[in-house]
Parts: sequence; C-alpha cells; structure tokens
Amino acid sequence: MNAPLYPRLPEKPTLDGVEARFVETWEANGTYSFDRSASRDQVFSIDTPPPTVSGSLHVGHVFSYTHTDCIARYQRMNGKSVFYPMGWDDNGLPTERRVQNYYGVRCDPSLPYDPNFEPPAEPGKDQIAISRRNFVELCVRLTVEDEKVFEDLWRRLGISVDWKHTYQTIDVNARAASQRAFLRNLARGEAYQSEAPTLWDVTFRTAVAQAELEDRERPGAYHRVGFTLTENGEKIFIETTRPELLPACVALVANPEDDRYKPLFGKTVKTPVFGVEVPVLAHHLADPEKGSGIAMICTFGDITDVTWWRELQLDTRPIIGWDGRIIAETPSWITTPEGIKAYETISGATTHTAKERLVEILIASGDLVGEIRPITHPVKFFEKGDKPLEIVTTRQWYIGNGGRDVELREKLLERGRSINWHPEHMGVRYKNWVEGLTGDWLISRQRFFGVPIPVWFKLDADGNPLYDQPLVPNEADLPIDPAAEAPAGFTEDQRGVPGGFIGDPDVMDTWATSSLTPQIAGGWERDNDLWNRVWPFNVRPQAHEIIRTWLFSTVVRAHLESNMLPWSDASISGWILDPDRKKMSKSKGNVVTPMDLLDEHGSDGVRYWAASGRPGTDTAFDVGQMKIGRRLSIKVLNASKFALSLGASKSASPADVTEALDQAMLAKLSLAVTQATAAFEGFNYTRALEAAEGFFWQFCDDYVELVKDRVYGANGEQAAASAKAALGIATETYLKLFAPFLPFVTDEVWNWWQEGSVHNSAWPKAETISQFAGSTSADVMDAISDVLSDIRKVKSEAKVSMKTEIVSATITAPAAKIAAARLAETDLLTAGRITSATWVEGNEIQVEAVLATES
RNA sequence: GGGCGAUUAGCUCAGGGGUUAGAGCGCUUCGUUCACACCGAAGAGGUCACUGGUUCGAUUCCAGUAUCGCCCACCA
Repeated sequence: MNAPLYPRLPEKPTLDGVEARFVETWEANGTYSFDRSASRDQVFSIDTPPPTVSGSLHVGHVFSYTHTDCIARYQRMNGKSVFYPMGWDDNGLPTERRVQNYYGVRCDPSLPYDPNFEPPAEPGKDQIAISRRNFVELCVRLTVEDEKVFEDLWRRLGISVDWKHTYQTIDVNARAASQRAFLRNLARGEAYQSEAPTLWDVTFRTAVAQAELEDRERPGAYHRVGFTLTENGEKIFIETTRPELLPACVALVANPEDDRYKPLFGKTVKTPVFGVEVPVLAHHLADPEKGSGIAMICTFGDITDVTWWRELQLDTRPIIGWDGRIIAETPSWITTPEGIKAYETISGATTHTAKERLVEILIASGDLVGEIRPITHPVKFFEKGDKPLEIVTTRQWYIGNGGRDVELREKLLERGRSINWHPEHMGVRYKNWVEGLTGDWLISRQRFFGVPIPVWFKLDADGNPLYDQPLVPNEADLPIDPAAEAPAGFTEDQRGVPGGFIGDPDVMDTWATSSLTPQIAGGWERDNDLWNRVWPFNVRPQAHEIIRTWLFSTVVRAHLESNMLPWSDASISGWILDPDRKKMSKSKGNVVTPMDLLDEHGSDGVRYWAASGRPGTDTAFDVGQMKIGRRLSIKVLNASKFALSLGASKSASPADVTEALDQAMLAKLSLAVTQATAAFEGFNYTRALEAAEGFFWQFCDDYVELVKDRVYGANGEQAAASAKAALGIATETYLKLFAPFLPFVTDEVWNWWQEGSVHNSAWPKAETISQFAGSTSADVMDAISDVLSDIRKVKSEAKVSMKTEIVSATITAPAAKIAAARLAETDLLTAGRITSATWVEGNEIQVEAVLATES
C-alpha cells in the first residue's frame, strides 16, 4: 500500500464540533484581521449596523448580518483587505429603560456624581435617584454584559468581523466624534437653536423628531361647536376632535375658494365660553370637504396648526405643559368671568379629563350642538411612546437637513441618486423621504443616557441663560459633559449662579451619533492613518425601514462635513416574516432564539437559509431551508471526501485534462464561477449561491458517477489522471464558491488537503478554469447529463436497480446531442452498465433498452 | 390621497419577448447499505392574479383593475 495521498482525510467525516473548532482557529490565526498596510483601493470597508444591545438578538439579525458577511467573505477572497468592524448601539432610551428596571435607579441630572455608588443587589421598591454620570456608568456596565452575549452569537454564526475593531455608540470615541461633528456643524452654522413648536412626548418628556413619528389609528369624535360673529352675533359652526383646546384657539380658517365663508374673511368671532376674539382667515390647506369646511386653529393641536400659525403669523396661546397637562395658571388672554371659571375647571387636568369637563360645559352653555360623532382617525405617536404626541413650544437644537432649504435638499437628493442601491428601487424611498421633509433635523433630547450637547450658556446678572452665545469646548478636550465640567474661564462653583454658567441639559438624538458610524469606526480625526485607508466606505448594509433615519442622516453628516457620500453602495435587506406573512415580532410570541437555531441546524445550515433570501426581499422564516442547508453541508463533506479518496490531484496542469467529459465538467464550472463572481460584484449573494449549488449537484449526481470507473484505471493511466486532475480542480473551486456561505464546512474540508484557510485563499478565476476545459463546451456536460438521466429513467420505470446491466440500448436524440454525448460515450456506457449502444437521430431524447434478467 | 414592491406548482421561491416555464420542500414509485439514510433515482403537479394594448409571437414589455405588504401625506 502506498502512503495515503491525504493523511488528514477522515474515515467518517462529520460536522460535529466543527463550529467550536473553527471559531477558535480563526481567532487564533487572525483569519479575518484587517490588513492596515493596504491602501484605500485595496480595501473593502463596511459600515456595519450596530445592533441595539438592550434588546435581544432575533432571527432578523442573523438573516441580514449573514448577507453582509457573505459579501465580506467574497471580497476578502477576491483580494481585498476587508475592514469589517462591529458596533454596539447602546446609546439611548432602550438602554435607559433597561438600566432603570435592572438596577432600580433613576437619573436626576441635578445630583452630584458619587464615585462610590454601588447599585443594590436587588432593585428596591423605590427607584434610587443618582447623578447622570453614575447613571451612565451603570448603562455602560450593563451593556458590556449584553455585548458579550451578542459577540458569542456572531462568532458562532461565523460572521467574519475583525473583533479588534469594535465600538459602542456611547463609548469615548463615539461621544468625541458626535460632539466634534456637532461643534463643526455649529461653527459652520448648520446646527442652530430655535424656540419653536416641537412634537413632544409627554411620557418621556422629550422632543421627538419627524423621523421618529408613526401614525396610529385611534378613536376620536367630532364635536360641533358654535362661534359667535362679533359684528352681529351670528353663529359659525366648526367641528373639532379636540374641544379641550378651545382656550388655545387663535383663529378660524377656511379655504379661500369656499363661497360659504368668503364673506367672513377679515372679520372676527368670539370663542364659545371663553369669549376670546379671534380672526377668520383664508388658507389653501383648509379643506372644504372636512367637517363644516371651517376649522379652528389652536396652538397647537396638530402640525397643520403649526403650519397655519407660522404662515398666517398668528398669536401663540399655549395651554399644554411639558407634562401633557393643562397649564395651571389661567392664561392672560382669557378675561371674562365665565371664561376664567371654565379654565379653572380644566386647569392641571390631563387632556383627556379636560376634554370631558369642557364638553360638559359646552353642552350646558348650548355651544355644543348636535350629536358627538365618534370616528377613528390617525394620531401621531412617538414610535416608542404610548400616548399621543402634543406640540409644545421649547428651545431645541436642530441640524439643517434640507427640510427648510431648497438648495441643500436638492444636493441631498443628488447624493441619493449617486448611491448604488441594492436593490435599485430602494433609492425611491430615500427620494420620497427627502422630498417630504417639512423641517430641519431636531437633534436635542431631554434624556440622560446619550451624548451630551457639548455647550454651556453664560448666565446674565439676573441668572438668565444667554442662549444666543453658547460657550464651546476645545476639540482636544472632547468628549465633555457640560453637566459635570465647567467651561474654560469658569469654575464649578459658578454653575447656576448669576454671572456664572449652566451646561446645556440635553443629550443628542441617538441618530445624531449613529449617523456617524463610518467616522466612529473609521477613526475620523482620531486615527488618520486608518481613516485614509477606509474612507469613504464601500457599503452600508441595513434594513429598509431605517432609510429615512439612519441612512439619510449618515448622508447628511458626510455631506456637511466632508462634502461627499459616506459610501458608494447601500445594500438593503428585507424582513423576516412568520408563516402568516406578518413581520416577526416579540409581541406575537413567534420569535425564535437564534442560538437554538444554530444548535439545531448548524451555523452553515442557518446561513444557507439566510443567503437564500434575496436582497431587499422580505423572507419567510423557514426551517425547511435550514435543513436543506445542513444537507448541503453534509453533501459537501461526503462528496469532497470521496473525490479526495479517489485521488483528486492538488496541482494539475491543463495538459493533464485530456478527456472530453472532464473538460465539459470544467467548462460548466468555469461558467458557474463567472456567474457567481458577477452576482457578488452586484451584491447579489443569492444568485452567487445558486450558481455554486447548481454546479455542485450536477457534479455529484452525474459527473462523479460517470468517472468512478475510469478513475480506478478502467481506461488506462492517462484517462484516470485526467479525471483526478478534474476532480481536484472542481473540489478546490466549489469549496471556494461555497466558502462565503458555508464557512465552517468548507474550511473543514479545506484542512484535509490544503494549507491555511479557504477564507484566505484566492477567489477562483473563470479564465484559469476554462484553460483546463480546452475547446469543449459546457453544453456537452448537459447533453451527457440528459442522456444519463434517460438511461436511469428506463431502469426506474422498470423498477430495477441502477446497477442492472443493459444488454443493448437504442439511444435516440437530436444530432447535436448525440455528437456531444458521444464525446463521453465510454464513460456513459460504463456508468449506465450498457454493453452495447446504438445511436439514432430523433427529435427527443429517448432510451430503449434490453435489460439483463436479474439473477 | 401619493409612491414603491409583490401576485408563477400544495408550500417557499427563481426566471425571463422565442421550442416543452424552473429549483427545493412536500407527495408517489423504486432503489441502495465500501462517498453520502442527515442517502440516491425517476415521476406526477402550473390558464405564470385579471382585463386590454404593443408584437409575427407576451407568463415576460406597456396601460388599467383587483388583492396583499411597506413607505409617505395637512389627521379640523
């Protein structure tokens, strides 16, 4: 016996233990390390989405991160140094909530920092008030634990990130980058403060941006209320769903074309009960079809009110406070005894209670007429909130995003058109969003666990903040916390004192930080060497529902700071749907734990399912697909073992491949490589997988069967060598084609007979493989497969074993097919166990056979 | 109200102006136990949502309709 060709080839291949082993090997060998010596054109950089760590990972994460990983692995094999960092989004409200519940604490920014604070082992009944810095420390402590769990899952799934490059959206670098970018926006006049009507969540007591809104259908009711024309006492009826805002009424409005109300324009009416005189005005947004065709404008019931208030330059008469309750103090514009009395009954009440009480008063006074008509209508909510938003006038920070600047908007639209969208139609969502912007980007939030707005305000002699002259820190000192540090030229004991200063109490919107993920991960202004190798990034992978938020805001920041796109390509993934075609969500109880899936179906199996979900397409959660992936992995294991045990050679030259069948198979392989490569270049991992899979099954089912006998030497040494050369090239190549999808099994097989990792090997080149195919066409392989299939059919229909001998066969086929198939006639007859064959020209492939009688 | 996408086999999905529309699962039948029972082979199964139009030819292109999903909208 000769020494075995491949000593590492196992007797009985298995997937058991493969995942744990390679997770360790890859880490130890730095298989996925980013090569910092590569120049920008040799780098492929990925702006990885940072998952929210306060939640749990679900199948949707596994799905979309696999897509990106397949692309990353292809690029790495294709010779790029792949910059594939991982971020954790641990900034913002979800983490705050989790920390409050987990430790039983709440943040009180007015408290001083306590360096010795330790949370209780068990959260107590009453929340303990702690300083912002203490609170943030707890947030960091908890998120570090959560992030470990995430990392373990990603490693197990085979996500090929370089774990030396991680960031948190609350870490020092992220805070410094957010503050630096903000200060530059401020210096250039792109960031500004404004005292303006703001969408306000009364539960969280924070402002909310346009991008964070969602509509929810809520019950409401039309109330028909009479106003009195000042000049003659005539009644004008309006319909409103918010009668409690009557004391905030500043005008009535109707459409300028509405003949019913034309005579009233310019005149005044008095509000019922409160007796406040307000004008009747015309505006094109007033819809004659709605209600009675004339509406009351209040400050502020909805955002149309804000538009009217701004465009018609109306008075401001707010009655709703930051807590969502009617302001306690009776407003100055209510002067009649009846009005004051009515206001006192609703003062301090929630809007809900105020509505009930005021309706009673209006009914009693006869000003509310007819039936109250219940309706269902959409109401604006903060996407994370439980109560309808109110509109409250507050001082907030904004960054220009084109919402109020036509020129900037056009530039941002142009940026959107320059992105390579995958799939292409996703670009429309960007366009729609930018065209629909109605205001600038509100970035300040009245929360604690976030990046502080890095400014202070000087206090005048009376202790009033001078908001128009913010004091800013030096960039070198970032990040700073204005609640804990004093500005230059001041000392901490001057905080809050007349003539001293105060820190801006607000933090930035979470998107104000995550809009800088390329800058944070890429070392902007922190590691110029790294930055110049990765910026601008190649691709932003993300989900479609956050195009308006994450994607758009990242484009805005890059445009303002660098005057360029942050990446050339955007790869948009779909959602996971449950079998009812609904988006999977926790509340429905249909979320499956990813780790359980990996245990059951194997990482490669789960990845196969993920990779079969096409770019941008919502995909059904389907364990069937995972089982197929697992089956494919096992097939790769067995087929490879067989090919190698047959003597597949490691280093063949084109001259070795002399047999037509072998050449035809390699021609097919070359075609598959061409298709897979083109698909990957277009970010279409699914099509690349299909190309690999299509080849592989034909290779297993037909080619291997056809060469079995020849490779053992049935037709001589040279014919056997040809098969061994072809088997070797095919095995090496399909392992590479599958490597981005099935990283574990492919590296396992690679290790049996090659050095290093398949993931660091070179992506196959179609031209190289076609040299081995010579002039033989890929069609020849298909013709042979077709005839082989018909030979099997004869046996299958006769219900006999495939091993049954055929004494003689008549094979009918079109001339071209005959010519092609006969190039491999010997292999075909051997595999079909056909003693003699007659070839006849005809329209269709058909095999008639005389079967040997079974012994 | 505006926009985008989808509608193809029982199921999950590909495809594409040109013979007979594909894959996997499931199903039926058969086979096999020195590559693979986490196996193999063969087979059955489709009016390509509907209505028009362009074309020699439409499942494919165009227009409209319906249903579903998503995004957006000024929600009195």
